[in-house]
Amino acid sequence: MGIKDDAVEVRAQGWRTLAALHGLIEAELERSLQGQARLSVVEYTVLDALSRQDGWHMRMQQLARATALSASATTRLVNRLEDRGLLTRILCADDRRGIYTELTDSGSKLLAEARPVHDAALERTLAEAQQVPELAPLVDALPRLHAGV
Amino acid sequence: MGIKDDAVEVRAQGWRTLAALHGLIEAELERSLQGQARLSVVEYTVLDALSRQDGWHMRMQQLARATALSASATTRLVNRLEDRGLLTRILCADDRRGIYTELTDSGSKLLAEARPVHDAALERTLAEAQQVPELAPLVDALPRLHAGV
DNA sequence: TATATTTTGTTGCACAAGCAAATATTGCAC
DNA sequence: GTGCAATATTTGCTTGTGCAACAAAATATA
Repeated sequence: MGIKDDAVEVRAQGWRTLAALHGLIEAELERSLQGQARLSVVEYTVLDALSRQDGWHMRMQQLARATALSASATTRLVNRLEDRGLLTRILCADDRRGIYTELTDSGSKLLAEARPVHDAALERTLAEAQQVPELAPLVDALPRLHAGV
Repeated sequence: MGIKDDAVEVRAQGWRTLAALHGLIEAELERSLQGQARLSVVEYTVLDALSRQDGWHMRMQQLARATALSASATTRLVNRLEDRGLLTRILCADDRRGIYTELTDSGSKLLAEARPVHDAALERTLAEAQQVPELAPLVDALPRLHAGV
């Protein structure tokens, strides 16, 4: 067992911690958002990403990257949200393959309701995770990543 | 916009970073493990968790927690691995509701083959993520969490 | 112009996930 | 001991996901 093997083990451990915290947060967000806004976490992510976009447009592929989802999953996700009237598809004028999505008023409104739920759940879960010894160091490190913002 | 609102935004940003890195790593692990060992990430997680367990047993619920999966998903996951002969169910003598799972020789062998694939994919993806400005700080923070181990 | 190649988004299909209900076992109250 | 709540695991059902195959539009090549 040398230095090299240690690095492998440290990475694996870091990844397990990351995955554990991610699972915990996602599960709690899912419960809260589903219960209080009828939104899944990815659905919230889409609305949030759209709202933080300058012109309020995004193309399907950008959305796929923002949600870490496959192209096909993104198509169906946008279908669901469109069926609920939360966003609309807009054909791209210059590139007719491209499809923009844009929040509707109804979508912005739902997002405005959901955001506090999301933020509260996040705060609550992080506080809870801080009580778990294996997770605490990562929880503490998170806010320092973007402290300047 | 006061200090409080900043904290909310910092948390949200931290969560987005965490989710993005998680998604990246999981996708790459999935590809590598699926391609070279016919294992999904959760399947690998189960085998790995069992191998790092003292007596090489775990109960279903422990497994569910280790994988961040529901009880039902865990049942079916264990079914799949049992059907492939990678682990066995063992009835718990003292608590007959409980069911232990234990790696078979075949399971340990596959894990031994898969582990280098997993570790290499993890190293590769972290190096890649370090090139992405938003992800780099988190990548750097990870090994420091368990530096002493 | 014609045509091959690449990019973008959608669909068919198979599979894994969660929720709720069912089943089995334990521990506790009386 | 009998009844009853709590715990552990499994099953039925519905839904969301990825992969591969596809269609349409843009771009490159000749």
